[in-house]
Amino acid sequence: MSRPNHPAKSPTMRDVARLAGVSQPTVSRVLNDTATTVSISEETRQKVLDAVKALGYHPNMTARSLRTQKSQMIALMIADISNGFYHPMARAVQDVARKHNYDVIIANSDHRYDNEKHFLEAVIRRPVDGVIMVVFRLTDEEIDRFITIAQTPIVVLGVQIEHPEVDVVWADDEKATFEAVTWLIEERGYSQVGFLGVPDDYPPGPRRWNGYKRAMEHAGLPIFSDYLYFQGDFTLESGRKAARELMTRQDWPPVMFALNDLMAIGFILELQDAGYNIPDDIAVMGFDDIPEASIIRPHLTTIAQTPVDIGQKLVNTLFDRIEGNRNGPKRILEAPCILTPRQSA
Amino acid sequence: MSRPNHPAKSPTMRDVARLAGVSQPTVSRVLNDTATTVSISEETRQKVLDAVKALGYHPNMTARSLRTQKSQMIALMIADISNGFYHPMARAVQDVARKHNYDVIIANSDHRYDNEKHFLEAVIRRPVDGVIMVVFRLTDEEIDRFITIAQTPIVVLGVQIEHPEVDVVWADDEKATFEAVTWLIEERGYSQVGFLGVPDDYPPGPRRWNGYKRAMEHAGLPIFSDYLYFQGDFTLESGRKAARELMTRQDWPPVMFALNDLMAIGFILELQDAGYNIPDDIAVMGFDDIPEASIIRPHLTTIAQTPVDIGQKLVNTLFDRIEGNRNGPKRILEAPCILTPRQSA
DNA sequence: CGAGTTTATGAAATCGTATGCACTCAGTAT
DNA sequence: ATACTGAGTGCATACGATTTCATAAACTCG
Repeated sequence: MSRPNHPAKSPTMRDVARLAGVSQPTVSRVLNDTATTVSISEETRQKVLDAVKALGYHPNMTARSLRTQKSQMIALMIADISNGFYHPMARAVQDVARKHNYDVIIANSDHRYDNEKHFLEAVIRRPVDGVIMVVFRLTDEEIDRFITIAQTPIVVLGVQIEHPEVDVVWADDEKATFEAVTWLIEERGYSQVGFLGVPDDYPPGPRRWNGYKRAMEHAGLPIFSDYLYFQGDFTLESGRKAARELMTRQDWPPVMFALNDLMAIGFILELQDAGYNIPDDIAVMGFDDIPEASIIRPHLTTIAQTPVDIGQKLVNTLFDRIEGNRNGPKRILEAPCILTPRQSA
Repeated sequence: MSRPNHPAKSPTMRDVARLAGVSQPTVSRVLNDTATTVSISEETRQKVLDAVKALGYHPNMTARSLRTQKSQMIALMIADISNGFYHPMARAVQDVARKHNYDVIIANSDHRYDNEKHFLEAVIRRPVDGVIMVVFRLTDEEIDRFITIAQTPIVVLGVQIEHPEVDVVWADDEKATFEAVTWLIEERGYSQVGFLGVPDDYPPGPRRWNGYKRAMEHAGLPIFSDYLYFQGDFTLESGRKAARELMTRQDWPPVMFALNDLMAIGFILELQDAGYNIPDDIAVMGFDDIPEASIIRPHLTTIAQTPVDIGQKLVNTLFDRIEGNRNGPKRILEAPCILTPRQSA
């Protein structure tokens, strides 16, 4: 086992060089296979490799980063680590990053402005080679300030960011909402549709609300917003709260469209706890298709997003920039939304 | 908006120094409030701070890390980012780390040996100031090798690690399993209990199996292992597979104890899909109390762990070492397991 | 066989910060 | 007046790598 009395700091290139009887830059060249017009004799190469093995040498990334101005790290900010939507996405990002030999710093914003801000500052202090963010609150101006300081490629999930140097992945959730609500009315035959949304200053709020409104108008249905409209904050608990509010009301819409699955699930659970039946007393539709949507009974009718695909689009777009394969203008990638009928509506 | 033609690399201390008309070390001293017997005149201090603000200077963590041999980062490896058990834990770790001004690198092992190994190697290349791991496969020997190389404090979740320099947080899951199975028999009146486990080379496998076996012996029940024993790999899908296997059998135990919630949930879903009733046709109990346990119908009877508490114990123990508050011997912290009766058993 | 070319390597500078040491300049003691 | 403190700064160096430039040795060729 280990010998605590033997400090044994990590061997450096100098140590390797000494043991191999060569100079320190030579070690660097051997280890980096420096493509650019160098050449090393097979003999020295072997001596160096042997010394590396003998000492158990590992390169020090910090020193390398300082010299090369590359950190071999990317930073990922997601909105909510508890939201199942982000897990496959984060994993996809990590998998690709690992293939490129990059590490990933993950941060969590909880949809909060100060956390998003703090993330940018952290990333400025600790330069990373690229940034992926799920943005809810930051403005173009703040991102612009960041870009001029950090000089780092950024890719975001969130179409509201229009900065000309930020690549964007997005899903046409307004259209998807329009189609889903229309489908609820025309195919499922619901005569009215409630909407469980989030405040307007969260970008998906107005987008999905517009899709909903257009669908209602398209169907010739009136929008009695106080009767049909509920508001949450993306969390399961806020879905429960909306249900409690509903239960104080006389008139219920026959179906409720929730802006995301987590709120839809909270909404259903609270009503079930109170003895109501879904979808008979009120039907519910969600958005995202997180794993829990297939766990709850009745299984949740929802709009599936493709988080693995989204994650891959994000990270591949980022590495295109990092590795200089692309320098062109802003890139916009669209991910699909897939209507996924189950039993809850 | 930004001017792409103006490269504008980040200002350094030298730039600040030039603008303030002082030397670079002076800037360093002002910014670091070097506690150790220095003193700076109020006048210079102001000049420096003004220059910092004027230039928008941010310290370069890479350079600082190289100089101080501290990275201000810790690494966290969890076993499965999709497993809700780890989310509050990871968040607790992040929250505390942020308070200490540390960033967190998160990695995901998927319970796989090669991923755990890769994690250690990554951490050796990129020295971090501390490591938190949920260990399933690594041995004491490998961890020892790592410690001698990396010289970094480590805290693990997983009591099988006995290395004298590794702090451990654990839950007495063997005892909890014993008590839970005994409770199923004595309080709930089940005449037999099935066990849905994982292979023996995952440490919780034998521990919880032992708890189960002791409870059965204690109750005077025989263990027909082929009739009662099923095996999965922690995932929901493997729980479904176990259910499919069960359905090929003639005799069913009246209740199944699953080694974790995810498998319990998969098990229930598959049986429900086939038209069976839980808990009437077969009752199910899980372990962990992940959020989904309260989403599935019937709500899952389980053994709650305390992930926030566990996360805090892990990270606080780690920072005790990092900040030198503790140099003592191996520390072992126990987290509670709480029997949580619901409707599934 | 000497000049030019290639091959293999080392010396030195550099990345941005922290820190031990030496120095200056008041102020005080002798 | 001389020496002695101590506060306030600057100089020089180190952290561990990469990279540019220079050079010694070996080789090519007319």
